[in-house]
Amino acid sequence: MADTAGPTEQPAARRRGRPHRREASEQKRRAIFDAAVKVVGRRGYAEASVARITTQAKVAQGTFYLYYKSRQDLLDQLLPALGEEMLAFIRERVSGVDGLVEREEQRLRAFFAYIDQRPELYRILHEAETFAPEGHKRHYKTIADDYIRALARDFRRAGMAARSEAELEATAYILMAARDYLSMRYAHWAGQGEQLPEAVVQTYIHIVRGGLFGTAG
Amino acid sequence: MADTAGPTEQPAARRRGRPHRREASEQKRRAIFDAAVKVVGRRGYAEASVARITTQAKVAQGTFYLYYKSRQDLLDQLLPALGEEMLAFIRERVSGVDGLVEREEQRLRAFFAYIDQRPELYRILHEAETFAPEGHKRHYKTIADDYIRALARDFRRAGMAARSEAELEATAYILMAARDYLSMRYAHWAGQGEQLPEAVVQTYIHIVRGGLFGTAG
Amino acid sequence: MADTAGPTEQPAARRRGRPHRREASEQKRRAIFDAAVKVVGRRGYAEASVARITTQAKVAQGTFYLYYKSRQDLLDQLLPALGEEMLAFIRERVSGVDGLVEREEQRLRAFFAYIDQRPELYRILHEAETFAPEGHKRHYKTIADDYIRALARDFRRAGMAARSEAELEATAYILMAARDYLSMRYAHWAGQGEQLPEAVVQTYIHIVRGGLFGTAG
Amino acid sequence: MADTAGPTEQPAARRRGRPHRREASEQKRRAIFDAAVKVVGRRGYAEASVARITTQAKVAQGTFYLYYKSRQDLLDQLLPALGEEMLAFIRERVSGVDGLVEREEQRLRAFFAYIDQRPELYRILHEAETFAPEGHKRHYKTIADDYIRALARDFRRAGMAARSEAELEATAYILMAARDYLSMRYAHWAGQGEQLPEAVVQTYIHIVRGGLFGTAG
DNA sequence: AATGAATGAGGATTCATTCAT
DNA sequence: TATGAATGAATCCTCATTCAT
Repeated sequence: MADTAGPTEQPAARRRGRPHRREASEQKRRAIFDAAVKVVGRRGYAEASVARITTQAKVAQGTFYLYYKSRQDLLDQLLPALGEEMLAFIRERVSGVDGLVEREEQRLRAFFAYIDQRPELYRILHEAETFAPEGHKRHYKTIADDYIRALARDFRRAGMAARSEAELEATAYILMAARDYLSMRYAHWAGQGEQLPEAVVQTYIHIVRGGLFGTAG
Repeated sequence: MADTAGPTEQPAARRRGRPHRREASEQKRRAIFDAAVKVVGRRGYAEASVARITTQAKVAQGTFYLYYKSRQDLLDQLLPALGEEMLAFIRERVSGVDGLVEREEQRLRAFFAYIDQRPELYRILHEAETFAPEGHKRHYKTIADDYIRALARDFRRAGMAARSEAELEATAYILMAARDYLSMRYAHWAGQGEQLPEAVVQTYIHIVRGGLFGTAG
Repeated sequence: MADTAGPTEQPAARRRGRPHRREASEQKRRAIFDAAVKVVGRRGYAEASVARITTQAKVAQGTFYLYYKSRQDLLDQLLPALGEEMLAFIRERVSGVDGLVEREEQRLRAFFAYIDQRPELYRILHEAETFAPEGHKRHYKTIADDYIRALARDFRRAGMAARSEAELEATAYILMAARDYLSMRYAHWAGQGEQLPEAVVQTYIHIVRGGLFGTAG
Repeated sequence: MADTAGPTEQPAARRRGRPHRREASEQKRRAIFDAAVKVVGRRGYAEASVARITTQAKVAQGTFYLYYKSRQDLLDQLLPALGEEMLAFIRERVSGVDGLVEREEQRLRAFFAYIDQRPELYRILHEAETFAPEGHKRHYKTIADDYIRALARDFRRAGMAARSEAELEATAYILMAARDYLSMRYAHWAGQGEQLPEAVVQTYIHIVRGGLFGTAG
């Protein structure tokens, strides 16, 4: 999924034969980007030196600067790109699911599924606050805005009392927080490939249902 | 408060006159530690070089290694120490409060109050995951354990059905998550001295009450 | 003046329409050369990278090496070309002036006039000693030779005792020196557009005519 | 001479045995400085990399930054130090010489003598305009001021008409120029150890005394 | 115990030049 | 002829750590 939607994607045309100049260039940019994702995912931003990234990408150090203005420039693009990929992934998995709580449950499961296949995201997401603060803030504001709109619509559809913008925002941050910390505890610490315990999902749903929509079951 | 409880504390005895050898040594260790808190709080772990810390502490660079095995060694002690301080602060504020929800509300308020007076904590807390991962994990496990015990007791006292260990743990992480993200949004981003909006507290309570203990209202 | 005499000059023929192969090529060479003059004049030799020169000239980096063997190759041509332009400019202004001292005065004024309209020359002239030493030496030897011939002729015409070659040469260097340092002090340091103070010209003439302690004048 | 007066000087005390910390430190600073003089003198500022300077000084690269804030910082100190050394040298040689013209002659000879024993000065003096422009300007302003005072006094003593400040300044720059260009032609180009031709000195004196076309002499 | 000088590896970035297109 | 992507060496500077004093 990510491989066809993300920045790793191969251009549909010319997948065989010598690529044109333009395409070859784009491939190299992507090679560097992907190398950075790998390096940051494995070692963290702090150890993602240009030397390491270019070695991983199998290009010369100087080549890096043909595609990115500076190390920071590339680092700043990591979260936006992966974040967008993740959002698209979740959106797709949630679309078509009916019911407020069910949708929220699906969001959590999709988040874990995404992290499972793109384990690099965890580090990028968490370290971005330190190493790419602007992008980090923007990322969360974007997701929060999405969430606020979705929640408002969900409440309306369910015929429930409207919440103020402030309440919706706080709710959005709490939900983002919950899935983030749960991913820390049950994905990151647990190690890759580890299953998300069903009891955790149930607890999450329980709180969402009881807290958000009143009648806990 | 923190100043009397934290590692900055002066020993009651011998506050005047030439301190004993042992005390003088302890003072120096603390001077370095406090300097590190200041530097990391202001500039982040990444820029907390030994040179900067020792300059701030007004000791020679070499002195650092008489008290800490390495830079990492000191960095690893930052979160445990501040975390303990914070926990003690919150515990004190919550003790004596009656009612489940009221205690939880008080926990949130105390957390914000602590961050407001010790703004360094935010950075240390967040960056520790990157720069002192062991300490970070231990920190959260400790708090989670505290939380699990407190929740179990609270549920028992309220005569509610017992939750499994797994459920309690997930709940604990969600609550820690919530206050963390709320502090990011409403303290860190808002700027120091900014008030925590009342609507945010109400939203938090609402979720806690409705979700955690069943009868939202 | 310089624009019609210098290397920037457009060929009289074919100023319109598609230029011949040969001319187009020559134009490109000149574009690169002029770009180099601009870049070196503004930023100095040290910052005159091939990238900057070609950007300024609006050609690709690789194109540079079709016209110049190396960066140094072009740099070496800067002073000879500008120097020739300058000499022609001064020669024209001095021609027709009668009188030894008057001619020398005119030379100084012409030098300042030239620098005023081609401010790049100052930098190129001064930095060439470091960055294009061969060209620099040749430049001064050429001017000195010119000077020696002119002085010999002037002395002869004035019916004065002949000077030895060695004396004439030393004299030439002193005169070149004087106008160079005066341009440093009263043009370069003073800023562009600044007038050459009349007292300076008078001092120069005074010395030329009667020496430091002479009473000529 | 320079070796006992310049920054290369050994402290009088403790020339034997293990030096004190303070002295050892000062020695190292000097070693780096002297290495820089050598490197810049031989290869020019542009090639005076920190690596080359520290290699020459036989210290590690990092050591450089214990003594100088940056490469530029050291480079900026080169001319002031050598310039001061040179001035002292000339002053000493001229002191005690009677007669206006005789003093001026002595100044020229001393300049050549200094350059002969400190050939590095030539490059440092000339390239400083490009690589340490502030120091270069200051250097010439200082010398010019010295010169202006000396000339005013000389004129006064000789009972000659006073010159305006502007005239004195222009004169000073012309004299500095003359000796500079003569050193270029008859020391730098000629190669080290080459004798200053007597005819050149005579020409200089001739011009000083009676101007170009005067009959003084 | 305390100092601070010394080290050298490792960091990001720029550059002249080459060469396949 | 013209392009511009690619290279990798060289640049300055910072740093954690060691160790003689």
